[in-house]
Amino acid sequence: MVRTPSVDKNGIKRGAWSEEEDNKLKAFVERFGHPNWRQLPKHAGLMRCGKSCRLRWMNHLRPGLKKENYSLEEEELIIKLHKEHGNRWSAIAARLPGRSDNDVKNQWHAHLKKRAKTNTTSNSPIMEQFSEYSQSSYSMREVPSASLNAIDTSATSTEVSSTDLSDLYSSCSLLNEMDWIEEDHITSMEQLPADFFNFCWTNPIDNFQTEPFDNFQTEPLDHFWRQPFF
DNA sequence: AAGAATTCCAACCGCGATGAG
DNA sequence: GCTCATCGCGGTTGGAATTCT
Repeated sequence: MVRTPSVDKNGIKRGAWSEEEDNKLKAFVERFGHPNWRQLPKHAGLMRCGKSCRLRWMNHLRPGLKKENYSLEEEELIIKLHKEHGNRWSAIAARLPGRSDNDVKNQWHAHLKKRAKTNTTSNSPIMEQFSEYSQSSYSMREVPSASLNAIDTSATSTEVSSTDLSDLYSSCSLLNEMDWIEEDHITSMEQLPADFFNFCWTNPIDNFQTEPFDNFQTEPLDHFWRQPFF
């Protein structure tokens, strides 16, 4: 999933970054900062253009970046912010601690665009209820993706397959208390008890990392950056 | 099993904004 | 005000991994 490394006619390396290059860049930026990306690769001993170094740092190496999959809260937030800001990915990413603009953009194109479109076509009251919950500060992490697929399915139609509903209920620890429900008789999301949704949302949100990314100190080294590279 | 199609992440490209001289 | 260098953003592409036929 990465571009094949190559060297162009000017001796500038392109394509995927090696671990050694990552280590060089990371060590250098952590020590000296990055007041001049264009000069940085020369000083750091990297055969890359400054732009490439900046991108690598911003999207993969800087402290605080999250590597794990997006949570539902994050996905819902992206959808919400995209409605407000459009394709202003840097503005959206600024509201998502630990995520880069490129990452958010990829997530949007890969997963969220379709879902957002589907959601906007929904007139289902139960989806409105979900939308309302999504604005709140509660977590839906307890609801696995299979369940959410069921909800997605219901966005354009209130009909839900029995398989989806089965997933929905079997995934929920509340199931044992819901044995009075005859699954076979449920054909619509509308028939799901409010208690079920309440349960899904009553788990407090996980703590996002809120520290600034650049929480490390770097000394001003203007004189260093003005030095010509030999 | 194998080739085709699709997915999706990392990286590149081009352009506008900004600031220094 | 003009030019040039640099940065940062958003759109696009390359290609390995995965899924489908």
